Order: sequence, then structure tokens, then C-alpha cells
Amino acid sequence: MTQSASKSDLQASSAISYNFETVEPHWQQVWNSGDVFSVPDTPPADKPKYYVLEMFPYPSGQLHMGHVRNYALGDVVARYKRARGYAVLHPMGWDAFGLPAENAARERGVHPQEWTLKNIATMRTTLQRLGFSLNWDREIATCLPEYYGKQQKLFLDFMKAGLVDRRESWVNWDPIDQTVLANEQVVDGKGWRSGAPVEKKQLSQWFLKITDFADDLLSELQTLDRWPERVRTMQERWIGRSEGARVTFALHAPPAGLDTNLNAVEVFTTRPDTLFGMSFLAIAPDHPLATWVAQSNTDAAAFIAECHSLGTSAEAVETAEKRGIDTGLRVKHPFLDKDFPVWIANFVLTDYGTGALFGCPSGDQRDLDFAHKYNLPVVPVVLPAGKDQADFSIAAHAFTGDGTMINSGFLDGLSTQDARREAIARLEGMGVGKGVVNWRLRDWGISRQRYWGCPIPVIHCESCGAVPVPDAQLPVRLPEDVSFDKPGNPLDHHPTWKHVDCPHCGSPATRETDTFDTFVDSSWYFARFTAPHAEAPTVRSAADGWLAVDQYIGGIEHAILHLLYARFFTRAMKETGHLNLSEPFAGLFTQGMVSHASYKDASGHWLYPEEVEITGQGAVKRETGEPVTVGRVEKMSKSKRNTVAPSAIIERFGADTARWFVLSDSPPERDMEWTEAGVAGAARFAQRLFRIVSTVAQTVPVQADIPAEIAAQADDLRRVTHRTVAAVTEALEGFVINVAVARIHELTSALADAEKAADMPGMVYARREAARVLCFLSAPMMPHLAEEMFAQLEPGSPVVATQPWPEADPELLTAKQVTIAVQIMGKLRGTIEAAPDENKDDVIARAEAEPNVARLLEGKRIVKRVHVPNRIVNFVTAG
RNA sequence: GUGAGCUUGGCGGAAUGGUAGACGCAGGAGACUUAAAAUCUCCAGUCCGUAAGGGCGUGCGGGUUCAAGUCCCGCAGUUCGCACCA
Repeated sequence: MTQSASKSDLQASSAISYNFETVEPHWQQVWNSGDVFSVPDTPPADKPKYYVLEMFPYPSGQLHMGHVRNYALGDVVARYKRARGYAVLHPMGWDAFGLPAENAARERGVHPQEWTLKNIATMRTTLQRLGFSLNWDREIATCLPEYYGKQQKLFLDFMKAGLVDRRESWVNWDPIDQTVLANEQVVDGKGWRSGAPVEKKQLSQWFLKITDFADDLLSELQTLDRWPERVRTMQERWIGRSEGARVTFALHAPPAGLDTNLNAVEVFTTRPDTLFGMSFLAIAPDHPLATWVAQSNTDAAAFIAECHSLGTSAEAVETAEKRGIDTGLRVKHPFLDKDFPVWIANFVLTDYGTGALFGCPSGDQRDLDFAHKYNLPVVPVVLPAGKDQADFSIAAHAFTGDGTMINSGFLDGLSTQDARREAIARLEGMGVGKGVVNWRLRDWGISRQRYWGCPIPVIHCESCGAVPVPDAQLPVRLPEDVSFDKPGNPLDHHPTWKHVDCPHCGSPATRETDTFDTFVDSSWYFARFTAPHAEAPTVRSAADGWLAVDQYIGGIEHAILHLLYARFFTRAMKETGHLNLSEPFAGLFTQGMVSHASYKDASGHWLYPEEVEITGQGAVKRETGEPVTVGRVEKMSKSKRNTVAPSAIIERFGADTARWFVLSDSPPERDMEWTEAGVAGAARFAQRLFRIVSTVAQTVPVQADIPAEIAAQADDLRRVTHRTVAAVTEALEGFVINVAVARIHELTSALADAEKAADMPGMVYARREAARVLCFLSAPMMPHLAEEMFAQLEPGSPVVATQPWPEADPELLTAKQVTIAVQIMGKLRGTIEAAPDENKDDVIARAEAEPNVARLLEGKRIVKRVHVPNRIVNFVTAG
């Protein structure tokens, strides 16, 4: 035997023991050779289809416990649905493009492709070792041309359909690394890697016009009734529909030399009713008019530069004082014969609305703060209900609620609602404004100045402009011979790759060297899984047959971007004929994180759990015995070193134990804590279950028919068995897997207890029945153990993975005898036994006679007798 | 600021308005063993009581009900998301 100490502890002592090291690979091999998890591209006609999908992993190098939990949950659904007679599509792939591969290349000189493929191989091995019922023949990796080439085709079709745009956009630019940074890569206004101050820079970028679908993406959220409410709410807020008006303010005296299209400033407002309360107009630092002003106004230029240097982090925004600079320009009010100053203000957002607003200090707190700082007038225009105009004024707080209009000319006396309508009507009549719907959602900028991503299939020609790469030249492959010695984008530095002839006119041209945002890759992989090897991006019979995904499972961190982009892509693919549905994910489940205690040694260094030993007195460092501080239970992360590697757990306890533990204690949507004691407990249970079922298999003869004579103990066991079938079924349907686990524990104990009454009539049948049911009920969670037990119990039968789910006999769902609680005034005073659905009067009479109840009822008058069948009797007394 | 969620033993958690604490972890006692591990049996919210039994208990304060962890109103704490969105 070549077992480690810990394994022999668990296994060597007991005569009957589940040897996962040989059993688990054996059944994996049986499943694979029997091809039991494969389904055809076109779903079979004789079964309903079910598509279960977990968010595919980024191949970082090692599977982590969060993955194990995610895929264990998905596998429970897949195996359960298969047993319920569905044709189940359950694929797996790799979200394989992204920055870590480039970082590895720069830091360790390994090529991104090599690094990525090696990671995939490692992680695939771990996943397969866990025994998930996946369609491995559908595996895809987004970094392979077989995938990203089809993505380029989609992009070109989107272009033809007018869903793609190219425009200037502001980016975070790292001047040292010569690269664009995502917002989360900007830390305190500096590049996360270089530490250089980040600059705002305008670049020409590709955009997908997600805002074309804003209305639909919002309204269709209502149809997603199997999505968590909070995810829908988050998306709703992200899309951010608001009704209001656009109003044009003409400059009072446009300065000479000003471009005529800057002669007026357009603002968006949700409160056109408060126009009479205006005291200034504010534009964003990047508004074209601000840029123009800064050319000749050094103070303005300095202010704008300062705004740019300020970080966009939450703290910076929160603490930033409202500041501005008066441009000296003035605009005419549409309704009043007055003009107002134009300020450049740091709190005006460039990319919301029109990047300009009119300030009404009495009706908006930000405007009020600004007015106070710069001594601008505050005119109250909305009178709250119950207030008197004579003594109403605005001090520290703006009034943002509804009321009656005052100081507002023709709007005076109207309600806020009516005033809004009237103001818009007047503006439209004058041709200086209109009612509009404004969206917070912006078009999706997809250009990234990076190597390890899908090349954008466009060629830039001096005479023809941006020319799509012809279909025949797809895929545009990434060159492999690239250098990461220089900062910036290796595609840009490559000596030959970008130089091509224009497909249009044939003259020398250059390839687009930007690649797609990796969110593009994950926006359609669920569709590709339905026909992963096809020439076209999708095959309609496959996609139409399998989609939508019936159950999508993943982390809450993707609640907004990934899910929104995927919803958009599905619509865009529908518009271009690649799909025929709008909503890709009919059901969504967001699982909680896996957390673990964190440990620090005396010098403050984090320690991995395997470096720490928990003793009766506390925690000590395993090697040295020095004391260890046990810190908070936190999400597993490398920085806190509170991670546990799945591969190590599998090696020590086996796949089934790891799976059982992550499913056991906590409800799937909540965070769970990984503990050494917990996983050891799961391992003990696996052994116990195996031992009990094995004992039945080896010692209880087979009896095909239900015996005529059956003792009470055997009947009880049968009732527990059938009730457990019903309870586990209900729990799995409701995704409360921890409860299913608890019910399996109970049946296991009941079967163990039955051994004592092994000789009673009917026990042979009842024990075999319970053992058989345990195989099937535990199979979604511990599939290898289930197969091994079942093979012992019924040798020669087909594998559990291909067998139907057990059915509960309705006759056996009720107990033969029920315990009824007896209360007086709602307080429990005793219990009595009764037959199910026993006559009400008999039950009440016996309840009243229960000794303790009778004692307490003495001398009391019973005014009411409440009887809930099979549950409770409650006496209401008086006096 | 704003939206959503959560709050039950030492811990994770269970509970169609009907015996609160299922199931598990940790703990205690015992059996087996030369011993340990493993396994098995039993105990276990809390307070009073030898016991029978009783008091108090699901964050806090009210309410509805024969009966509230569950429904309603208010408050507190906590977590997460978004955040100068005009």
C-alpha cells in the first residue's frame, strides 16, 4: 500500500471501505467509454431538452474552490435532470484571452499561448478528476482561431447591420506601459503596474451599439422571472432610463471665431418644470465649448487639466468639492428675458446626457452647494404641500419633491407634474427643446490595445478608410512570433503582421492592431457550445433547439456587465440571423463564495491553512510550533493565503467528498466556509454510507416482490425511504441542496438502525429498497460512490447515470402514526399520538385527557378548541 | 446618499402561520480496545428544580391571530451593489 498517513487513517481500519483512488477513476472511465454525457447538436425529438451551463473559467493555472462549488452545483442539476428524462447539454470551455497571459509573458518570458494552453491542460485534468458530467467533446477555448475566427465573422455581420461604430473616446492611458487601462487598473490615479500618473487621452475606438437595444434590454428584464430579483434591479439601474427634456440655450453674445455649432449649449434635464429657478448653466470639463474656452483662457485650461488629473475612484469623487470656473459666456433663458453665466464645473459628467446642465439650486442639492460656494442666486420654484409661500425659503437643503409651482411665470400654481408637461410643450412650440428619454447605458467600447485577444478584423486604408476583412480571409490570426520586450502593443511593433494590401483598392494598408475586449468572447460562447465545431458561428437547428440556457450558474460579480453584454449579443445575433431568440438565459442562479479562516504568524505574515495546525489551545505553525493568530473568515484569496487547492483535497479525500462538502452545509446562494473539520466530516459520511449500503448488498438476499407480511419496523423504513425520495426531489427542484443533503443523512441513519431489526418480516425488501434509493438520491452529488454502491447492490445493471430518478409511492408518504402537539393558550403542554386524519372529536377528547394538559385545565373554562388535522390542538381558556 | 439582502444554539444552518433549533460541525459522557484511531450508543438553547414540571427564548419595540422565526408597522445592526446620472 502506498497510502499517505491521513488516508490510511480514514480507510485502512474498516473492513469495508470506499477506496476513492481506484473507484473514482474507474467510473469516470466507464462513463466516458459509454459516452453517457454526450448529446447531438440537434436535440433528440423523443425527450425534452435541458441546457445547464456554468460560467466558464478563466484558465489562471489552477482550479479554485469557487470553481468546484460552481461546477458541483451545475452537475447536480445536470445529473438530476438527466435522471428526470431530459436530454441534457452540459458543456465546458475556457475564457482564454486576457491580460494575465501577457503579464506572464513580460514577467517570465513565456509565450501567452503556451502559458494559456498549459493552464488549460492542468485545470482540465482537475475538472475531469472531479467527475462532472460534461460534454467534453464540445470543449472550446476562446483563444483558438476556431473560436475567435467565428467571432470576427459575427463582428463583420454586426458592421453590415449597422451595429458597429467607430468614434473618438476618452481612455485611461499609462504613459510608461503605453497602454490603455481599465478603470480598475487605475489605483489612486496611477497605473497599477507602472505607478505612473494616468493620463486621459482620446483614441479612435470601436463601439458596439448596445444603446440601440436599451429599451428592449430594460423592458424584457420583466420576463426573466427565473433570475434573482437583485440582478434584475442592478441591470435596470445600469441601463438607467430617465424621462426629461433636452433644452437648447443660445449664447447671449457668441464671441468672434466661435464655431457656429457651439453657439448654443444643449442640456438634458429631468426637471424642465424648474427652469424658472435657473441661476447658471454648467458644462463638463471635456465639453467642446470648455475645450474652446480653454484655448484662450489659461485659468480655464488649468482647471480642466486639474479635473483630468483627479482620479475617478469612489473616494475621490465623494470627497471632491463642487468647484467650477466662470467662462464669462452667458446664455439666454428660453422663457425669461434674462441671461445666465456659463460655468465649467467638475461635477458635470461628460458622458451622461449632453455633458451640460442648467443649475437650479433650490431644486437640486449639488446645484445648491455650487451656488453657495460661488454666491449664485437661489430662487425657490416648488412650494411643498402645507407650506406658505410667504415664509418659505431654501437654506441648507434643496427641495427635490413635488409641490406647487411659484416664481415661475406661466407655470405658477401648477403641480410639478403638470408644470413638467407644460414646460416641454412650450419648449417644443418655441423650437428650443423637446421631451426625450435619456439612458445611462452607453455604447460598448470594445477596442483594447493588447496582444492576447481576438484581432479586430478591419484594415485601414488611406483612400478607402476602415475596410472590413473579407470573409474569405478569416480568421485574422494572431501572429505567434511576437516580442514583449518593449512596452505597448506587440501587434503594433510586429515587423510585418499589420502590413497588408487594402482588400478594396489593393494599395498598401495596415491592419487594425487593437483586439476585442474579452467580454466579447464570453458574450456568445453559450451559443457556440450548441455547435462547437461548425464552420459558421452558429448552426440554427442546433442553436434553436438547445437555447435558451435553462439554468445558468455563476458568481454575482457578473450580474451586470457579462450578463448584459450576453443579452445584447443575443439580440444582435438575432438581428443578423445567427440566432432566433432575445434572452439567452432563462434561469439564472448566483452562487455564494467559498471562504476560509485566515492565519498570521507572529511577524504578521499570512500563512496557508496547511502550514497551520489547530490544537486544543489554539493555532500554531506546524513546523515551528510558534503561535498563530486566527483572523477573519474571508473569501479565499491568494493575497490572504487562505486558499485550499482542490487538487490537494481530491488527492487526500477524493472527488465525491469534496463535492459533498461544498454542497452540504450552506444554501447555494450564500457564502460557505471551508473548514478542515467539515471536509473530514464529509469524508466520514461517504465511508459510512458506503459501509451501510455495502452491508446490505453483501448480507441481505434479493427479494423481487413486496412481501405480504411486513413488520412495523420494515413499514417505517419504507415510509422513511419514500418520504426521503419526495423530500430530496423537492429540495433539488428548489435548488436547496443543503436540505437534500440533510434528508439523505436521515435516510442513511434510518437504514443503519434497521440492521437491528434485520430479522423482522419485510425487512429484507425494505432494506434493499432503502439502499437502492440512497444510490440514486446521492448520485447527483457523489456520483462515483453511487455507482460503486449500486454495482454491488445490483451487479450487471446499467450505470446509475443512465437510470431514471426514483418515484415516491404516494401511499407511503404519510407516517402510520402522527404526533399531535397539545397547546393551552398557544403554549405547548403535551403531545398525543393519533392515527393520520383521525376523527376530530376523538383527537380533542384525548388531548384534553392528556395528564399534564388535564392538570393545567383544571378549574379553567375552555372557550374554544382549535384543531389542525395531524398537527395541533389548542385550548383557549377564560377565567 | 441610494437600492437590495441579511440578523435563529458555541458554529453552518432547518422550519406550507401550527411541537423552534431538522441535518451537519465542534463539544461532553459511555461502549469496544492493552492503548489510540475508526466505529457504535447517549446528552446537549437558557434559567429554576432531585424530579415531575415550569419561566424565558429566532436583533430591538409595537401590532394582527386561538397560534408569529414566518404576516404588518417602526427601529437598530450588518453585508453587498451602484454612486455628483442633472
